[in-house]
Amino acid sequence: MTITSDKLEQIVSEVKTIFTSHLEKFALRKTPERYAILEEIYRRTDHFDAEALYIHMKNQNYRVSRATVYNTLELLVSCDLITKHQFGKNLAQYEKSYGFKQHDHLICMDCGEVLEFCDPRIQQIKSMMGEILESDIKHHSLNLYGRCKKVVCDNRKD
Amino acid sequence: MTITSDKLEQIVSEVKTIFTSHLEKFALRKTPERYAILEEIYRRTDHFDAEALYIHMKNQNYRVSRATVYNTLELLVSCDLITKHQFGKNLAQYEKSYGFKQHDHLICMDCGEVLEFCDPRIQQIKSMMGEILESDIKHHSLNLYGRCKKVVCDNRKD
DNA sequence: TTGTGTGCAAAAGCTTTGCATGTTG
DNA sequence: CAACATGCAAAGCTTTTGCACACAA
Repeated sequence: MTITSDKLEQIVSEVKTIFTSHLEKFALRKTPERYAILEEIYRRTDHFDAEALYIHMKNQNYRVSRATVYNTLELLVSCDLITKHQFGKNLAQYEKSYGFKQHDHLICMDCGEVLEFCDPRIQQIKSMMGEILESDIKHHSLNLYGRCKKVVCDNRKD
Repeated sequence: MTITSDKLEQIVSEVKTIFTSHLEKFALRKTPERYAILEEIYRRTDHFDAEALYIHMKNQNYRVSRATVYNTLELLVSCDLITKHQFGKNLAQYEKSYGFKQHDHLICMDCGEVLEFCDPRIQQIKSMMGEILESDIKHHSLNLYGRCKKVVCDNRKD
């Protein structure tokens, strides 16, 4: 998921535009906090939780409250600029979603590391189940839980 | 997921045996609370959360504590007699797993209803990703989120 | 008898809410 | 200037923990 600096600037610019459209469409206010949070997410973090984002902004001496962080995260989820995950624990994790390929997750049960992968079959399952169950499927979450043998657990955390 | 009464008795009997083996294997105590919780789960509930199970047992005047409920749920997960889910909310949901076909879930974003479905492709994805990422995949969770058009939302809850 | 498991209540951790204040439109 | 968004702290909910007691082995 590494991208060049130019590409990043372009993405940041694009998400801001998309966010602005969304705010305007629903007559919501364009506050500096909302843009700061969006930018922070797109510039720095990969998978993160609300508290980590809050702490991180505080550390940069940005004056923001947890309430605003939570509100804005929900807002960003609702306009598809970020996605929300629950990797088995009682803690919501978020991830930017614009400009990055759709993917699923493999979570290591030993070290908690999260790997991303893509498989086209999941799209087939989605559209097929949508038809069969006469349901309009908006999104999905596929998590595989395992113990990684080599690659990941070199970075064991516990 | 409807089964006959005879079949249920057989399953209850089998899970008890499996549970006993597990307890003995790890030198854990065969307490009446543990068996009561296991039986309660297999006889009555489908998807449920810890609090609902606790309340339900209390209502039957069974003396049990939340701590024991949580401990036992974890124990039952560890011996694969139940599975734990998080359907997007900050609340763990559980489900019996022995004697019932492996399946995934479609959650209605409107009414919260949970439908079960099976698709063999998910097994293929699991084993393929396991090989590629050199990871030993123990379990998975695939949730589709959508708005059901006909069937389910006749029972709309909100 | 020994120590694991339980009940109870308190604590912890994440998220939401209420209210006064600030700021966008 | 009116309404919405924010900051702060308190409250809410689910889950975990500490401690004394009970009971399985």
